[in-house]
Amino acid sequence: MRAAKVETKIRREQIIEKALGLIGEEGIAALSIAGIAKRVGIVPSALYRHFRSKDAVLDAVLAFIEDRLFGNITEVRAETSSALSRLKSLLLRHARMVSEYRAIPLIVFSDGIYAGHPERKSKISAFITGYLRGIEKIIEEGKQDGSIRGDVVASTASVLFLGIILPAAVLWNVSGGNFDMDAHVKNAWPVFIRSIAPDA
Amino acid sequence: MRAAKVETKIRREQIIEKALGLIGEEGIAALSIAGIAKRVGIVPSALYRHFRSKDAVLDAVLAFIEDRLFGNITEVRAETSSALSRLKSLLLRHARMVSEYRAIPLIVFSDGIYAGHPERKSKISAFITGYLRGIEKIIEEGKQDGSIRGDVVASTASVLFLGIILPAAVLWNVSGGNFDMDAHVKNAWPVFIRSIAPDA
DNA sequence: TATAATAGTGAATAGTGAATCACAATTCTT
DNA sequence: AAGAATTGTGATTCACTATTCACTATTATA
Repeated sequence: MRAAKVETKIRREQIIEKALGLIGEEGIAALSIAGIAKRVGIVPSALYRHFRSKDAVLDAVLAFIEDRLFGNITEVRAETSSALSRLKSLLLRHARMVSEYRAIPLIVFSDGIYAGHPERKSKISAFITGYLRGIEKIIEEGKQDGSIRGDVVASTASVLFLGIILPAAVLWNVSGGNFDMDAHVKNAWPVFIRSIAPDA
Repeated sequence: MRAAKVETKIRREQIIEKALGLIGEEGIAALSIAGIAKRVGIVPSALYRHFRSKDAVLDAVLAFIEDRLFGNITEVRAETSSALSRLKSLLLRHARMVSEYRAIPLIVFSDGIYAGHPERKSKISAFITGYLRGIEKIIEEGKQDGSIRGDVVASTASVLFLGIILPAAVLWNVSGGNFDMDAHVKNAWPVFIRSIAPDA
């Protein structure tokens, strides 16, 4: 049966979405044009009506992730004003994002994706460090208003902040979704707080 | 020129070593029989004298990583007796291991490796949780002797412990080795300590 | 409604990588 | 030193993947 004719704009979104799903379920190695096309419900060659190449699909996927990542920071800043509540909200969003898009940590880790693509590698590098800077900025603001200890090194603390979610993502990943990420985040948060909060 | 004849036992070690190097430098996607063989200095087909299949190579690589991981815990327990110094030593070893074998986080993260291999996936899952239990045990001992606060949840703290090294590994990875892992560990350690140490 | 533009299809092509095999060189055993 | 065992080699097969292309169906437009 012939697939319905759908405009490129929508097909592109579907392709990105399905590519993320495929990576999340079967790993980056399993990301093939045929695999994506099948999930979208079109024939492999039809995919080329919407993307010039597989690399173009990957670039679009990266852009999608970038948007999500920075979107979180923007939204969190708009949402609340205190440093600690911003960090907590960011943590929860990040946790939700990782469980929704299991593909994200896989992609970020996967050297395979940027082997032979230096631009892509530096792009990923740039948006991870950009994300970290966003966190650092929140931490600095907390130091200013006294909700975070003055001797906390923002760059170290931001990496540790990432450290709350990353190993949880690995466990969640490896256990096939059995690890309770929300519970971990809830338990880990006060522990993290203790390491950066002023003495009581 | 024909490669020298080397006994299987040694070739197997070389193959595992070179496979790790190849993954570390070019990603799991770049792991090919031809690629490994080239690094070892033999012809692709010769590799089959030493491993039945590519999957067999991967299993051996996993076993190698497992050994290293648990070896660290054993050695650390033998080395010192206090919980905190054991944890610190473990952290340093872990950091060294990750920078020596950049492949390790890539492999652990890569779903591609165990897609369609449930045994392999559960094996990885088992040795990560086993490693975490080793850390938890050290933490529990610290709680007993009072060097770690009684209200620290060992399972949460052990995941956070991993969180010191994991994001650092990502950054190191993505930056192409530019991130100073040792410095991060040195800075992060006292912050982590503060979150689990008794009140002064 | 005729025509142009858009999106989908199946077949064909070229490249790549894992695995096999018959054969050659080297090393071990006796 | 003869024969067996081990390891290395090159050619080849097989499956799979990205990509192209001529053609067809559908939708928009004039």
